[in-house]
Amino acid sequence: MTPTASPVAVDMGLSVEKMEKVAFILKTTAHPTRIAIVQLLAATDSLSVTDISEKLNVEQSLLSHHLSGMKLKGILSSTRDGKNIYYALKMREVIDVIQCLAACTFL
Amino acid sequence: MTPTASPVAVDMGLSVEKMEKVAFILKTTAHPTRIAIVQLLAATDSLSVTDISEKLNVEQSLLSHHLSGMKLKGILSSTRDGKNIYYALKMREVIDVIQCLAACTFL
DNA sequence: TGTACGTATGAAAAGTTGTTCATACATTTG
DNA sequence: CAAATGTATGAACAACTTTTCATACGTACA
Repeated sequence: MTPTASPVAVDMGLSVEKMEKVAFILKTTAHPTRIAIVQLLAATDSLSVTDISEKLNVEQSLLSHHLSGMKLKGILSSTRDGKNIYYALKMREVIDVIQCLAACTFL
Repeated sequence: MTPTASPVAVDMGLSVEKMEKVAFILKTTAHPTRIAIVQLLAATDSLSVTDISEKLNVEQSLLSHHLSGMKLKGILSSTRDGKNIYYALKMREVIDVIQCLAACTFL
């Protein structure tokens, strides 16, 4: 009864497609720096790259890579104001996701 | 004001350590097959590897790797009964995390 | 216009994860 | 005990992700 090829197939509430999307968001968030970014922006509305870089003590270029990835995936948004670019949390649901786990006593 | 070396450091509610743990759990879950496993076990209490393999149409060895990883990280538990090994969801919080995102209208 | 500042980008290196395959181990049953 | 069944394991490889570094781009202001 060895299952052959073909990807995951289930008949549950969550479709394969939706599972892939959920996985995508989880993956996009699953990194300490990115979690810190979400936490920061959850509290502050919007911050420039320099602001974030200083608060999190993460090097500019690396941070920029994280930020643009998160933006690309719809988690953050950004707007330029002069020399600065301000990032904000767009998909606020990820706050809940993180809170949800952060609340676990065993962590 | 280029920040030098040293990892993320913040002074927010969530400690660096906790962020790492949250990231760890998110990463452990962030995969379509593993999300499917959680969904399945959320509904069924406990299932054998063969059960899961059939339902999800994932090959035995690959599934076993996923399952033992998830067990190692505390998300699942397992007990043997004869030839079979039954896996169950131990960290039930991950259900909420997934539900939380799955509920997003835009996904 | 040139210089400085803030941010992005791209390529290479490093690190991690997912997949496959072959094989081993445990338990049951003949 | 041998064979069959269910599951795990390890090594090799492929596919990603993260980090670094050098450099480019955009905006402001002298």
